Amino acid sequence: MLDKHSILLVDDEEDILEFLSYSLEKQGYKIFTANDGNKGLMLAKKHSPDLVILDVMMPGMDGIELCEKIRQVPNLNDTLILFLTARAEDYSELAGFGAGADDYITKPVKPKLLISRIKAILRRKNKTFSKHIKIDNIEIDKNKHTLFYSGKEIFIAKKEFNLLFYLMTLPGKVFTREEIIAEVWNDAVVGDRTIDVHIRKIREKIGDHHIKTVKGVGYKFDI
Amino acid sequence: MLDKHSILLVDDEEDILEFLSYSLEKQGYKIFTANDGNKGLMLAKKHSPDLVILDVMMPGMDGIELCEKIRQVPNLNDTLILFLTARAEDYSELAGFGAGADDYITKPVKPKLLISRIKAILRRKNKTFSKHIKIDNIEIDKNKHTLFYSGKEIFIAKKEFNLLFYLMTLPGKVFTREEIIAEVWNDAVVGDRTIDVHIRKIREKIGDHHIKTVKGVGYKFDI
DNA sequence: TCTGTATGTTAAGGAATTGTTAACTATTCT
DNA sequence: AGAATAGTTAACAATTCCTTAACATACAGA
Repeated sequence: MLDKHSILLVDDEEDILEFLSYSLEKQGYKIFTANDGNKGLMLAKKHSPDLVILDVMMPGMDGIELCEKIRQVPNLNDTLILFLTARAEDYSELAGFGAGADDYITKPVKPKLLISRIKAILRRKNKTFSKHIKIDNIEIDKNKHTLFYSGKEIFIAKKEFNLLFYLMTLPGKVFTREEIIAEVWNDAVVGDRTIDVHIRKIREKIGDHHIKTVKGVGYKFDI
Repeated sequence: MLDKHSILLVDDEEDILEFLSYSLEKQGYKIFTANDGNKGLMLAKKHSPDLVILDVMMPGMDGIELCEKIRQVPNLNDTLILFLTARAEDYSELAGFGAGADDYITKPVKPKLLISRIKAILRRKNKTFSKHIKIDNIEIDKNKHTLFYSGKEIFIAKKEFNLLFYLMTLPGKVFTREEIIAEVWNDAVVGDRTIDVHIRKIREKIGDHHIKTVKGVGYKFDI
């Protein structure tokens, strides 16, 4: 492992904090702990950890609230959030993902499973790119689902957003129609003109300077 | 698809091997199969497949052990490994990723899901390959589909691009018309002058210093 | 030098790909 | 449920690119 990943644990139960710290430190992670939401937010801002593990249920600011707050800090855009929930709480599962969680795990926590999840999630992060991309006068944010063009927010529908975001993850690279269908349409079977129409709508919004067609190959976002 | 990906299947159940081979061959993959870990390792060393699909549970050397062995072969560094597990077993999930697996999928295998996973995983791999060649003042990039000549970007159409890229993969080597037709035209039947015309267009773009005709033999990109 | 073969050049027609629009369908929101 | 919004498709237009034919040129060997 090249760089030591840092993890912030937020839970009101001291013994869980201790138990998890111990397990995770043994794996080589740098650990910060907080026993309430406010301290958690403070530490998150201070250290920008790679991952925050949150208890959903806490007195005061609960995990979901904290998750939302963390998501609003620009500097913590890339921070991953993993929830700890008591078993079978549909509510927290829903609310957690709505608030921007990346994964969740149920209590009681099995250290082995937790560690494998953490590894998986951090691996995913390294593969995936930042959720906030700014190129020239175009700014796109996956968490907030927003698009700014020359500083002005432009409304953009989901499919268009995903397509544009995908192209922007590797500016300059030509994405084939096949790749686009796989990523944006989840390999669904869609007609030949569907991508073109979405491309056209994106061009309507950000002009056609950046979105280039490579005939017979695909599309790319060019700087 | 220019290059056919190869996949090695290792499973002790013959009917699973057959079923998977059939599904995957239909997708255009080159398939090797082995019904135990030792044969699997041998075949992996011999063919350096792009992807190995492994059953976790096998008599003798199990999937995890095989995975670890494969990871130790220097030549198989780039090989991707995908596990088949009976259920979402915590153990296999954990051990598999620990051993260096890139993904896993649970049995019974749904071919559609398997294929989309395979595509995803191979796509990821391709990203890391550098498809960029720079010789003298000529720079060509397959991912970006760009050609730079003396630092200036030159527009180039698909066929010309593929032809030039092909010649540049082995500077100095003379490619016969036959080889060129096979690679760039996918063995299509085209008239005698078609290649010449494309060569001419390439020469228009990058000058005729590098692109040399070897009469009676073929063309080469010379340094 | 002549002759035959291989390659170079040009422009035009047609094939293939993409752009555009509007109607239709699906989804989401209230 | 009904309205509003988003996504997809089909039909056609526009564009680009590939191929070809016809002819020119180069070159090797008789």
